[in-house]
Amino acid sequence: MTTVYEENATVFKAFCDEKRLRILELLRGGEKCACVLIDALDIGQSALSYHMKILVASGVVESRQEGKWTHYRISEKGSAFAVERLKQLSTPDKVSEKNICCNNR
Amino acid sequence: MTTVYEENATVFKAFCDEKRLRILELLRGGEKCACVLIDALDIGQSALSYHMKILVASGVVESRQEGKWTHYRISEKGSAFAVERLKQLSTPDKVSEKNICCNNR
DNA sequence: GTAATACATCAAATATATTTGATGTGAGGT
DNA sequence: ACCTCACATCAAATATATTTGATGTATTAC
Repeated sequence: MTTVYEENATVFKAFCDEKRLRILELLRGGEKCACVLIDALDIGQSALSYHMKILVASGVVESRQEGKWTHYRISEKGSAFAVERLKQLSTPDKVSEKNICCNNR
Repeated sequence: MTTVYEENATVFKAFCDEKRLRILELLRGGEKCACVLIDALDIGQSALSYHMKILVASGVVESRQEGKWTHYRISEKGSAFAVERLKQLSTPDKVSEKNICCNNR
């Protein structure tokens, strides 16, 4: 069973690693196939595959198979979801807000 | 020298770990001091301190000293920055968009 | 002053993430 | 069928993140 914490962590793992941020930057400029990313990033084929799996799992990137090539692109739906989720996670909940500190114990 | 990739990764590290997501959830409900977080999370004092350092470094959390207590709360400014940055990082750049693939080589 | 509390920091132990090289799989070309 | 190419997956090696326990520092209470 996966917790909501794990699910959210899965989404944001896309953005907490340098290599993946570089990949995202390339994908912002349009769909790319794996071999182009490998060339652009000076990274091993196996390592790229590993990072792409994490990016796809986050929902922020989607892949498309075309013959023997795999094309990756940013998912507008997945990105929008990530942004909304980030807002939720970082917005103080005014309703339930209650400041507790050692003094109150 | 820190790269822009490292800087961005620093921001989103706040959201890619289960423990930190739990801490953020608690802080959404209002400012908390460290000892309250330790109790609520069943985590060691040293481990909490480690995670709080990462959260503060991300800018999403800010701390306030009050006597011997340290209070942590969500930074609205920092959160807004993270949201904006996430939008940037995941928005396709229509202008420079150019789909390159193996076929085009 | 001494002692206790709250937290930060360090070093070592442990856990997790990432890279590397080898091998597997599926698509296409001959 | 056989071969090659593009990528996924596995296991081992390596690097990084996290936890633990010990110690340091600043604050408060006595």
